[in-house]
Parts: sequence; C-alpha cells; structure tokens
Amino acid sequence: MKYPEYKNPDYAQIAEEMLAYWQQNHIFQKSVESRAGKDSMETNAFTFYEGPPSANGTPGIHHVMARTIKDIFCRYKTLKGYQVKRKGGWDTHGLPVELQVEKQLGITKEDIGKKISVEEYNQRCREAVMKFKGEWDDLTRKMGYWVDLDDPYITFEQNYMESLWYLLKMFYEKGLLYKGYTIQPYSPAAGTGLSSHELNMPGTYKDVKDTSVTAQFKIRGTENDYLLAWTTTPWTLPANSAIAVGEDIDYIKVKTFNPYTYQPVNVILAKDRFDVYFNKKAKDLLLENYNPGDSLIPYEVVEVFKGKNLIGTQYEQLMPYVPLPAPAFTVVAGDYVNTEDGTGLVHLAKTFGADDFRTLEQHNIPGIMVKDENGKDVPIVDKRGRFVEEITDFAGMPVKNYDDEDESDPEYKSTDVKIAIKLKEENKAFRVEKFVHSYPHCWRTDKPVLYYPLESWFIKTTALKNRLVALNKTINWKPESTGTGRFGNWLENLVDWNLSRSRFWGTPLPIWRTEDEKEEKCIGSVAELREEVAKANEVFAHEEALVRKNKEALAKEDLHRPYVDDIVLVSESGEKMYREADLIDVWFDSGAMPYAQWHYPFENKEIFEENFPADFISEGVDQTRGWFFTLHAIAGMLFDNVAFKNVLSTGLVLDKNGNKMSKRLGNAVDPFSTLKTYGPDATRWYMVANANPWDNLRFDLEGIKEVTRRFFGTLQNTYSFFALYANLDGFTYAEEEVPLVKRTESDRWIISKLNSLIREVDEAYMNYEPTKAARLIQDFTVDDLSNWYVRLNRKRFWQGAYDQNKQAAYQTLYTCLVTLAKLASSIAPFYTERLYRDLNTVTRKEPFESVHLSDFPVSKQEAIDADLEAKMQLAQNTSSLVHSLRKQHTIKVRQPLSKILIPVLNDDFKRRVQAVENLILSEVNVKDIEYIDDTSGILVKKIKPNFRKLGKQFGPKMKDITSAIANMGQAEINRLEQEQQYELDLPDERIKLTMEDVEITSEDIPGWSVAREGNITVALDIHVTDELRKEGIARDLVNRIQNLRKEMGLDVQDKIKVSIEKSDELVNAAIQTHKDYICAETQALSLILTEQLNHEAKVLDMDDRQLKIKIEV
RNA sequence: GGGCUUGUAGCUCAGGUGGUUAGAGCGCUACACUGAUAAUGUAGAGGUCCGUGGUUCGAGUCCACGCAAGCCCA
Repeated sequence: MKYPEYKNPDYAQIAEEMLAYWQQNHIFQKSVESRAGKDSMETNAFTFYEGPPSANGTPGIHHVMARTIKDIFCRYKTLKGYQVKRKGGWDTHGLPVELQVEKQLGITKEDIGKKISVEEYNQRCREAVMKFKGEWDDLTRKMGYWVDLDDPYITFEQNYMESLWYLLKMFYEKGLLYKGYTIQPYSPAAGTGLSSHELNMPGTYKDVKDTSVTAQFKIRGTENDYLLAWTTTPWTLPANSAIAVGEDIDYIKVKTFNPYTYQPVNVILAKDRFDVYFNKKAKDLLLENYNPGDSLIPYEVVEVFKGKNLIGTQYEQLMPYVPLPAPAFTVVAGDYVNTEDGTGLVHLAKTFGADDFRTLEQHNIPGIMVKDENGKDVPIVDKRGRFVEEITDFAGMPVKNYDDEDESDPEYKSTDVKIAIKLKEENKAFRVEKFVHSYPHCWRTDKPVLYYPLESWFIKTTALKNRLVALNKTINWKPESTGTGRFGNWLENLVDWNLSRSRFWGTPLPIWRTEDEKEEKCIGSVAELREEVAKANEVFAHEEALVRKNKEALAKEDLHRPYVDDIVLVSESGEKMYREADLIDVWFDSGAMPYAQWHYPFENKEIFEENFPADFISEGVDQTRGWFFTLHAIAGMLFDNVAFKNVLSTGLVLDKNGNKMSKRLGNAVDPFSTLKTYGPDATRWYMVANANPWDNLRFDLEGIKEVTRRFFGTLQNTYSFFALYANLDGFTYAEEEVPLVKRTESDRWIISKLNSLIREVDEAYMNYEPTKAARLIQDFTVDDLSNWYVRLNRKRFWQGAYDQNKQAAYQTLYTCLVTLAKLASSIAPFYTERLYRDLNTVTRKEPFESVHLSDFPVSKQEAIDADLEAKMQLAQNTSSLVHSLRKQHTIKVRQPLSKILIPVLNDDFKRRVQAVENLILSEVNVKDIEYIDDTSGILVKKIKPNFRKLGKQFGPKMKDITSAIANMGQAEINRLEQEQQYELDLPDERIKLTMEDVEITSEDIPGWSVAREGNITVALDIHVTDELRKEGIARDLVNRIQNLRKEMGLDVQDKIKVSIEKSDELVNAAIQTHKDYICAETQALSLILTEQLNHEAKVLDMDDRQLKIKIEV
C-alpha cells in the first residue's frame, strides 16, 4: 500500500470527497456515539446550545464565521473525549417574517383580518419561514459544520410552544409576570400604538415649528430662586413631577429679571448655556439701573457649582392641577442630560417620556395621574390626545392639532401657546420662542405622535436583578469585556422585560381575563387548556356558538392565533374570560430553547437535566441583549442557574475595506461561491487565523488565497515530500519505534517543538482562543517543520540505505504530520481528514477511520528539551547572520568558505554553539568555526545596564548610572568580569555592580566584517582560496548537471555518463579533484574530460565562464 | 446622548506584569536556491505605535481628556 501522491491538490474537491466519505460512513454520528459514557453513572457530556437562525433569508458569509467557531470547540471537545450532542434549531416567529409576508402579498398590517384572515396570514408565515431551509442545510454541510439537522427544534411547533407556556406560567406563579405600562409611541389620531419599525418608516420624522418654553421652577423655601428647564412640548408641563440634572455638569446661579413680568429673579442653568440665555451686550449693565420693560436686561452670575449639589433640591409644582406628595418635585440625576440645547436641566413627565419614566421609576417618584371612571390611574391626557377634566384651564383641549384647525388663521392658538401665555402671566416662563425640530408623525394619519403609557405584560427581571448579576459573574465570557462591560452594565441597569407584542405570528400569551379585569388565569399546558375549556363548555353549555367555537379551536391542535383567541374560559365566579391579545417577544422563544427544545417538562426530563446548563455557546456580539440575555434571564429567574458556562461572542464580518456587508451595496460575499472556489478548510482557517473571533473581521478573498498557499500549500508539500520517499523506501512504520536517544539532534528538536506545540494548542483551545491555536499550528508547520527540519534533513530521505537513521527520519516526520492533522482538524476538518487517512491507512497505527474519531494528542513532557530548542534557535540565528554576511559580499552559498569566527563570552554559550556546530556549518557551507574568547585579545566588549533590574533598585538615579556604565572601557569591563563585581562612581555616591546588573556583548572583531543580532556576533572569513574555488566549481557543476537530468526527464535513480570539454586550468582541476563527489551526487557512472565535444553538447553557463557538456544515459 | 470594542509598516495582524534597535506574514525591491520546484530562502526599503496632556529615571504598554470607526441601547 502506497501513500497517495497528488499533482495539484484541489482543496475544494478534497472537501467534497471527504464530505461524501463522512456521509457514507456516518462519521458524525459515530463521533457522538463513540464518546458515550462508559456506564450510566458517568457523565462526559459537553453541552452545546445552538442559537437558532431564521431560515426566511439566505445565509451570508458571517454565518460561516459564527458556525466555524461553534464547530471548532465541539470538535475539539470530542477529540478530548467528551460527548457533544448538537441539536440544531430554527427560529421561526417574529416581525421580519411578518414583514416579508406582507411585502410578498402587497398588504399592510391594517389589512390583516380584513383582506386576509389571520388564519391564512399565519399560514403564509409558516410557509415563508422555512423558505431557505434547503440553502441553510446545504451551507451547513458544505462548510463542515457538524450539527444535527435531522431532528432540530422548531419554535412554531406545538410542543415547543407548550414548553413556553409552561415557563410563562412558572413566571406567573412566582409573581414575576404582571401587567403594567410602558411609554411608547402612540397615535391619538389613529388610536393605536406604533412599533419602532413603524416609527422608522420613511417620512415619519418631519421638521415642525413648535412653541418651546423655558419654564421657571421655584425652589422651595427661597424668595425668588428658580430652576430653568426647557421643553418643546409645553403640554407635558402640567405632568411635571421631577427635574433631571447632570451630576458632573457645571451650573450657575444668575441674578437678573424676568423678561415678561420684570420681577427680579435668580435663575439656575448650566454654565455652558449661559451665552444662549444672556445677551452679551448687557454684560456691563448694572442690576440697579434696570427699568421694567428695558430691552436689554442686566444680569450677574452669583454662584457656580456642580450638578450633584442640586440633587435632592425640592421645588414648587409648576402647574398645580393635580397635587402630589414628596418625593415628587425633586431634582434627580439623569445620565442623558447634556448642554447641547435647553438649559442643562430636564423637565420630567413620567407618563410622556421613556427616559422620564425610567428615571422616575428608579427614584420611586410617582407620575401625575388621575382616576378614570373605574378608579384606575390614567394620564392627564386621554387616549384621544385631550386634557382631562382635572386640568381645568385646558380641559378637553387637544395637546396637538388633532381637530384639523386652520393653523394659518391669525386667531389660532395651539394649546402649547395657551399654556405658554398662562406661564408668562404667572412669572413662570423665562423664555418662550418658536423652535424647529424633527418630530415623529403617524404614518397612517400624518398627525403628530405622542409618547404615551400603554399597557403591556412584563417579566419582573428587576426583582431578581442582584441574582442575575451574581450569576453572570460565574460565566466565562470571551472576550471578558463583553461580560463585565456590555452585558454586566446592561444587567446593572436592568428594566423589566416587556414581553408584549401586538402581532399575529408568534407565541400567544396564555393569559385569560374577565372583562372587568378582576380575575385572570395563566395556562401552562395543552392539557390544562383542555380542562379549562371543558369547564367553560359545561358552564356555558347553553351558548351553543361559544361551545362549538371552543371545541373547534381546540381541535386545531395549534396554539397560534387565531384559534386560541376564539377560546373563551370561565372564571371562578362564573364570568367569561378572554385571552389577552398580546403575543410574546420572540426573544422569549429563543431564550427558552434549553427547555423547549426537549419539550421539557412534558418529555425528556432526564435529557434536559443532563444538558443544562450549556458548557458552551457562541453567537454574534449583537446578541448580548438578545439571546444571551433571554437565556440568562429565564435560567436565572426560574432555575436559579446560569444557562451557559462559557460564551464566545463573535464580532462582525465586514468587507475588505471595513464597511458593513450588504446585499444592496453589492459588497456582500457569497458563502457558496467562496466555499466552492477556495474550499471550506482555507475559508475557515483564514477566518480563524486572521483575527480574534470577537474582533471585527475584514473579509478579503486575497487572505484566503494566502492561507491556501502558505499554510495548506506548505503542509501539502511536506506531505508530498514524505510520501515520495516513503513510497520508494517502503516505509509503513512497521519497524520498532526508534528511541529518542538514538535519533538525531534535529529529530529530537522537532519532536520537542511538536510536544511544546501540543501543549500550547491544547491550552489555546481550552481557553477558547482559536486564533492563537491556528497561528501556533501554522507557524510550526511553516517555520519549524518545513523550512527548517525538512530542509536540513532532505538528504536523509533520499540518500543511503534504509537504516535506523533513515527510519528515524521517517518516523519523526510521520509523527509530526499525523499530529498536525489532529491538532488542526477542529479548524480544517476536511483537509486534515484526507491527510490523516492518507497516512493512517498505510501504517494502520491507529484503529480510527477518521481523524475526528481519534484522540487529541497528549504532550509528552519528557520529550520537551528547552535547552535543545534554545540551541537550535542559536543555530538558526547564527545561520541567518552568516547568510546576511554572504549577501553583503555577494558570495553565494554554493561557494564554500573556510571559517567563521564567533566571540564567546561564557562557556555555556560556547557549549550550545558547539552542539549545533555541524548544522550551522552545513547550512551556511563553511568549513570551520573558530571561537574567540578573552585570551585571543582581539575581542571588543560592549556593556549595557540591565534596566529592569537596576531600575527597580535605583529608580531616579538611572540616568547617572546609564552614563557611568556607558563610560566603562574594556579594562573596566574585564575587571567586572574577573572580580564579579565593580564599584561604579556616580556624581554623589558609589554603588556596587554585579554581573546581573549589566549585559555584556561583544561589539566587534577589528579587521573583520561582522554581523550581530541580540547576543550573537559572527564574523565571516571571505577569503576564497583556489581549493575553495575548485570545490565551489564542483558544486556548481553538480547543480547544472542535476538541472540537465531534470530537463531530460530522468528519474531519480537513472544512471548517466558525463563528458565535459576541457576548459581553463581551474575548472579542469576542479573536475579532476572532485570527480568522485560529482559522480556520486549526479548518479554518474563515468565522468570524462575530453579535448572537444561534438555538436550534441550542451553549453552551460557557469557564472563568468561557459562549459560544454554531454550527458548520456 | 449612554455603554462596549477597535486604532501599531501600503494591507492583515503580534506585541505577559512599563526597561532603551517595536516584530511577523502579504505586497514591493534586489539577490540566491533549484531532486519539496506552479515551491523555497536571504536581505533591503517601509513606523508621528490615532492625537494632546499627565504619572515615571524610563510609556506602544499605566492614567485623563479628545478624535475616528464599529456594535448595542436610548
């Protein structure tokens, strides 16, 4: 059996072949099954949760990135012996699906229930949502992402939704699910709330000219001190119940006069806003010279202070229609306060602004509310956008022009203007002016939108905030900052989770209420729903239509709208109960997947328990407040546990210029064509090796090409080299393992490096650092294995008998290759499969039919030889220096030189160089190394302070020490070396230096051309004697003959006869002297020098001369 | 407006705990190698370490304030 050899490997094709191999042999299933626990008590499960994608769009290249990361760690853990089940999943509900269907049908939300029934609409959604499942599955396979596609969880399935209901009921029973209100965009003209999507539609934001008021809020207990706050919605002023300031903003108190009432006032505003409110022209006017009505009003700054000094200040209610007790009318801190417009003090009306609501909620300050006919708290503006009775002066007035009044009529006064007039009269307005700003309008009615409290169902996440924060601290976040920063801050500033969505395609909220809202029920399972329906049907048996509808709805076996909406239940007191119309946030769907994917608790209880929480999840960083949060919230609140122990959040995939990819701009990279062109291995490798997964990736196809060439090309070349000669020699690893001590230095070195590599790569994977792992593997392959080990050992493979030395070389290289295949298999699963199988199928060293069924290599500590690694480093650096010197003098490597000189400053250094002396000599084609030490008398030394050590010790005196050491001459350095210590004179003291306090290097060898790097200095003897010249010519000749052999198409073992026409003396002598060498190298049976060659001879260029030669087989 | 991330060579990226010549690959230029060869090696050019202050004997590294880009949230 031979190792397969390939002419031009096509990596995409290799992937296709390996994919077919996996499918035929069920490798994925085996990789899971073969890792089952040895007995039932043993649990070696490594649990991974798949964040469900939505299949209503086609996958992009960023999905390849995200899924590569997921795949890497699942494969790695499998190699480490864990059983990693990966259940796939599909996210199927939500707004994007609805919008897609609406677009496709050419309808809007308005038309649902009119032009199209909810039933049909939802049916369309159900079809649309799996539209591209085929593409997704195809990509999943082609990119080598191992996930169970046959039995995925699907969020719209009845079982899945039943688990959701169960969880919702858990929340409900813990008192964590409640109905409250939230400030949302609301259109009084249309009588409906607007989604953020509707608010983002083009044309909703328009520039309008509104009346803005800077109001004066009188500070309690002062005569005439006022806080100034600015608003573009004066109609919200009657609802004011607090004022926000920025804690670090500078504020000033200014003594001046009210421009409308002319009364003296002291007003407080941000220092940065001073110029806007006070006219420079009045700066020199005196307060005492002011006359009421003067157009220029004098002013004087009397105090400057920070915002935090204002916090807690109490003020009088501005428009006291509805009284409130303290802590209302207090100054609080708001992180959103700025000084770009307004006064730097922000008026807060709890019912009419989201920030306002949140801030006041945090400070436990109530909003201004009135009771409606049912005794329920309602805002002072009704749902039609009009003031309620209690706002006596303005009762019934619309807060915006909702009555289509003619605004161009000179008599027209908006409610805002009327409020402004009243404030002016009452000495409560400091400035009133028109202000143009962008304000949202309802896309249906074109009328202004209000921010208004609307009822919603909430999960009371704030109740368990501290627990959620504490649990988060046990999670290993990659990168850490996402966990402590983005996610941690989000938890610290948690607000209750608004579950309600007014939509159609989603999981219905399982809550039924009586019309008077006094009784309610939360349903936690299908069985419970059946029971309740049975009860209702009994109580309402006389209402045939109701009973029939209830029965029909149940029979649908579907928990979606509209069926559940048709179900009427009965309350304890015998009232009818109707379902709350809301659907729940789709994030609840995905956050509940740990339970719902197993239909917990109705089925699979054990499986769930074994697989909760997840050991590992990974998604884009944009999921922080999405999936990561909902997973965490549900697990933390209901199960008092984390949902995942390790999480890697991935960055974005941008185009090569750093721009966001979009199909519209045409810079999106098609994943299918990329995989087809470059193959999945190079694509995955590039993505992982190029940047850390949490950093944004600038995706450039050129990068994939580079990876293909540099890493895969080199690895493939190394394999080809091995295969070529192993096949010739019949190496199948059948012989005994050659013990390490019997292998060469370079064998032991590469094996040492390999074992170091195993340890480091293992660590990198373990720490969820795939980029580090990829780079380590790549550097080892290219630099250590290919460019050093193989290059230096080439001859061992094609020269000489098949002896132990040669076997050691094969064994060493084989071990490196097969280990690399395993280490890299998590990232490049296809190519490494080919490599592993090409090797293992011949040797049968391991019983596995796939690299993915093998075990992760174990680093052998005893094989790691740090000293040897250091020595080889020395050899590499020294060789590099010699090459550099040759280069300077344009002496090619083929020309042998007699010696190099290396200054040695200590015995240890010398010992190390000597150990690799032969390597260096053959690498740089030099005959000898001469070591120069003190006794030679030609060494010039250089001394430098050890900054790290001396700095710690002497700190500020470093400048003096540095110059004192720089002034030490050769004699002083020698004295230090001999006595191991030295008294250093500083300007005002004398300190003792030891050898550890300095670094001594050799500077120069007088009269020689030297090269230096770090602590190595090398000098090269560039004198070429005739002997050396002849040897160089012989080598040149060998090289030319080898080229001719190749041109002639000869095989490696073919023998030849060589005739050469005589040339000058030197060449002739060279050929004669080195005849045996030339013949041996070129497989020549004879080499004859003749007077003249006929026309068949080839003419060779040998630098400055030509040579006629003839080769016969 | 807030939170978080990123900013080092033309490009993509490394640069534990501060230490005196800031590195790699690609690209470019030159040379070499030629039984791994549609490979490979060596060398060279190329830097305001985003900016400004500060701490320190010493800052790419620590601190503050900015700038730019990105994400999420308002």
